[in-house]
Amino acid sequence: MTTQTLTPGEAAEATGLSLDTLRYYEREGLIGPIDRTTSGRRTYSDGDVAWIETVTCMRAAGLGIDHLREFTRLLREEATVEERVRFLHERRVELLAQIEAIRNAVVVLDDKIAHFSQPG
Amino acid sequence: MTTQTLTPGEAAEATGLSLDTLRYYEREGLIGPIDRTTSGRRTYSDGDVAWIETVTCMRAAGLGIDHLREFTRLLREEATVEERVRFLHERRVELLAQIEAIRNAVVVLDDKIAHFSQPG
DNA sequence: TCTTGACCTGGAGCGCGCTCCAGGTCGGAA
DNA sequence: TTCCGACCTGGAGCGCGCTCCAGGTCAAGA
Repeated sequence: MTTQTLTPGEAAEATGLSLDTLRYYEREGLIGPIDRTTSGRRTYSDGDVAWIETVTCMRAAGLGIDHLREFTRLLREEATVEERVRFLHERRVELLAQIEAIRNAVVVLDDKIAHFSQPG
Repeated sequence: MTTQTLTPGEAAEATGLSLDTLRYYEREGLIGPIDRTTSGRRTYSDGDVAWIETVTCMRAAGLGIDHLREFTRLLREEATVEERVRFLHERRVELLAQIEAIRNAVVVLDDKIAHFSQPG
């Protein structure tokens, strides 16, 4: 079969996260639980890696561990469509607000740049 | 004269920061130094408050204390136009990149929302 | 068989950005 | 004059998100 699993090192390589971070995310319920070999070593499936990339994308946008734990729980476990959609909408609103906050800052930077760049 | 100064409590009220945070920012070189009364109490000028609001705007956009210290130093102290503009441009690039990261996350959220919202 | 190194666990440590606290001073209302 | 509350300082504490470490197991190549 074409479904290959990755060793922890390969998963770290593939996702750009450290082994410690992968284990931390699993402990915190953001990913997994990850399957193990009989000797206890983790084996990351393609689905695991895809989910880790989703989590990483959300982390990069500023979502906290608590929110990501709930994100994972809601999308994995039994949850109503309403619960899921409401949560996703809330995060969406927060992210758009954060974009606005950054835009404000960019405007301020632009003002300063213009101020220092002009000959006056 | 119309130039009024604010007490620490008033400055906190005006900026939305705590007294502890105002003192912390001053210790870290992000604001001030703030003038004092003879008895040692801080008196915040309108200019101080305006600068605190600028700092707060940058913090809200995610700039770290280290960057804000340099921001303050470059704009306050003797620094060449090139230094100032280069620094401001660097921060601007970072902020735009952060907006893109958040946009990516919003797209992912939208996909999930669409996935859970559709009847399939 | 021996060694190497990737991996395991539980738990401590760390940098950031505040936040809180103890113990003291001072200005103004009662 | 006395009190109260706003303020002062130096320093400890805290929550977050990792990151590191010690001590151990296991698979595989020389």
